[in-house]
Amino acid sequence: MINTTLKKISEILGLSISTISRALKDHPDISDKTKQRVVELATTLDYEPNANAINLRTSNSKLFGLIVPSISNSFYNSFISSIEEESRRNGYSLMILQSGDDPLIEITNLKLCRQNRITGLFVCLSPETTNIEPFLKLKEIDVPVIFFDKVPETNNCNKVCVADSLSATMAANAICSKKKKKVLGIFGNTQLLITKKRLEAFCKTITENNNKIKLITDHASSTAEAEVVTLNHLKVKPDTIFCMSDEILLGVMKAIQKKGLKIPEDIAVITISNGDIPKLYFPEITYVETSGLKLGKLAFSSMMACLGGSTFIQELTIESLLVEGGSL
Amino acid sequence: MINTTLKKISEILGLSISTISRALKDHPDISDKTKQRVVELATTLDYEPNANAINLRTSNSKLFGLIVPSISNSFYNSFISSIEEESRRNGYSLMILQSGDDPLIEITNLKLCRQNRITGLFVCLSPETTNIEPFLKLKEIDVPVIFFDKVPETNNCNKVCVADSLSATMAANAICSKKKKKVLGIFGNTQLLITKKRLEAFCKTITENNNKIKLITDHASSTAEAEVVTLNHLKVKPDTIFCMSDEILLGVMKAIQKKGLKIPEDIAVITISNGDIPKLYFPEITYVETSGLKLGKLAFSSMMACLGGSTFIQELTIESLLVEGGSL
DNA sequence: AAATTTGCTGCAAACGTTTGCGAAATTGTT
DNA sequence: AACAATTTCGCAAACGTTTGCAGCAAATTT
Repeated sequence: MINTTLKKISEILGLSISTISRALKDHPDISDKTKQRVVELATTLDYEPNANAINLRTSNSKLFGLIVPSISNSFYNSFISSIEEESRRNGYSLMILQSGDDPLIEITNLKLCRQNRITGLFVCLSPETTNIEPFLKLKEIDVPVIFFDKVPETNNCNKVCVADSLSATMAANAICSKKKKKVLGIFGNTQLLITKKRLEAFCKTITENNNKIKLITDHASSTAEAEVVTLNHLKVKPDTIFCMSDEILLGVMKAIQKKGLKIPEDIAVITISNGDIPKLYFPEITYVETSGLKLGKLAFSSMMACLGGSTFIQELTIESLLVEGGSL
Repeated sequence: MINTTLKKISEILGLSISTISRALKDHPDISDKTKQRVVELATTLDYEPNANAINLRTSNSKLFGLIVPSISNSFYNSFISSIEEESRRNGYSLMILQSGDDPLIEITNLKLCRQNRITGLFVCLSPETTNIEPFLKLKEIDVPVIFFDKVPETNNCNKVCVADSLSATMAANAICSKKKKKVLGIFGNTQLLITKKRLEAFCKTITENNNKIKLITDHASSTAEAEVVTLNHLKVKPDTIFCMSDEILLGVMKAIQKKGLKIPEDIAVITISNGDIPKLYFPEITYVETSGLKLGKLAFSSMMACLGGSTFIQELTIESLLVEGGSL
């Protein structure tokens, strides 16, 4: 049994293909009687229009591409969720591709998007990607590209980001206002722009605001590493630990549990996060929120603006928000 | 600037469309010289074949659909990841749709899949879905459907599952072998087949194996609820808590942290999990692994078998595995 | 009764490919 | 030099839609 087509319906009903097509989309040219007959038969035959044929004919795929390093990540996850939802709401489909931090796969994924004639692309670059030319080429064929989170440094493209510097500053301020004396800040891969920004802003704010605070910073590229780093520094007794990301927080928390320290009595903790991980602990960890959901909404509206004809290139940022747990 | 097509290339080169088409796919009919000219121009023009046209012509979309209640879930996440990877490896694209536990959206998603003429479908039913007819209809048009995790109870369809009963039994056995006296088992939504199976197997094994164990069971449909349930039962001092899922574990752990109990001295914990969450704590939580990754591989190979012509309907199960943390 | 309007429907081209078949150009064989 | 074989290429149909245009019958107006 093969798929139902307009042709098949037209043959059964003795009408032309165009009449069927129009009837199914409630075109005023077609009489109600005919419409009813057509719709009835179409539903009993489980007719579903062939998206490929439509896209080919109308050259409007109503399809967005989304390229991301990994989908198993709480932040990207909520971002994707929100894009997915908005897309469906607006009659678009979404093709989600993960590049696993491999620039080659990233290019393959980009090709796939092009081949499917996507209407627009959301992309979060993998850390290793240096050449963004292939992405910018999409703009030449009028396909808007919205970079999110890990964005290129050049400014000839649309970007939506979390407020990296600001959120680090907010965390630093929160710490300062609590009269802490010795702060350990743990950051991720220093090659990444996001790390540079957060590191710089954090250190700057801490030292400016309160020169009595002793600041220690260290780096870890994975959860496991963050655990080790924390254990090492626990010997010099910091009273507060700042984590740059969820990944770091996970390592830190494991170390704290291992040492049997009580939060916040023995040590205070604050992090920058999407919000899922901090709520897993008791007391809940105080965090500066960088919401994937909000970022998704922002990215989507930015996309719609582009599709609506806006050629204004902008770099947007979602505001951060301090969410108080009991850890600081 | 519009997309490059075979026609455009053919006009520039003064060759026919068919020659271009053949040249690009290294057809033996075409001379090397011509091939070279064509390929060269194609790359400089950034030619990408129009997937819609190809699908329409060949009626082979090389596209899989994947419908899941939610993508922000550690288990589904790893499942999706693995399907995504396998698909890419095998030259397929993947359309990921989440239905948010809403049967209506689920049907919409199914429609979308049909409209895009997917080659095969992976689907995890939302808990509320009762009518699986629409899914089975796909088989009439030769589109294989692989149900995973939350599968229908009828047996006229392909299913891949984690070993629900077995994994609960394994957890129960692990508990029994540790000479525990009073076990609290917390389970999820009892409407779900998965809950019923795990509950039944767990209770059966515990009571059979060791009639000196006191068994308490309770239910919670969310993490927050699991926390409350745990807090209540902590008063009657169980020495072990069994969690049916990650969701439950999260609530339980929060409660344990709140009470300041030490694991495993004050209380032992064991869970059934994909493995991500149990590793977040110290000591790491002992769990019976139900791997989304493995399930993905299994589902994919099952799909490939169907596409290869196998009409043998099977219900497959991945074996479970006890992963020892320090919590039991 | 002729002319005009209105309501309904069909024709045919186009979207970008693939592919069976036939034809022309080139090469090789006697 | 005549013919066969081979290499290289083009024609045209088909996949399932959409849509501008034209056609035709019935209803309405002169």
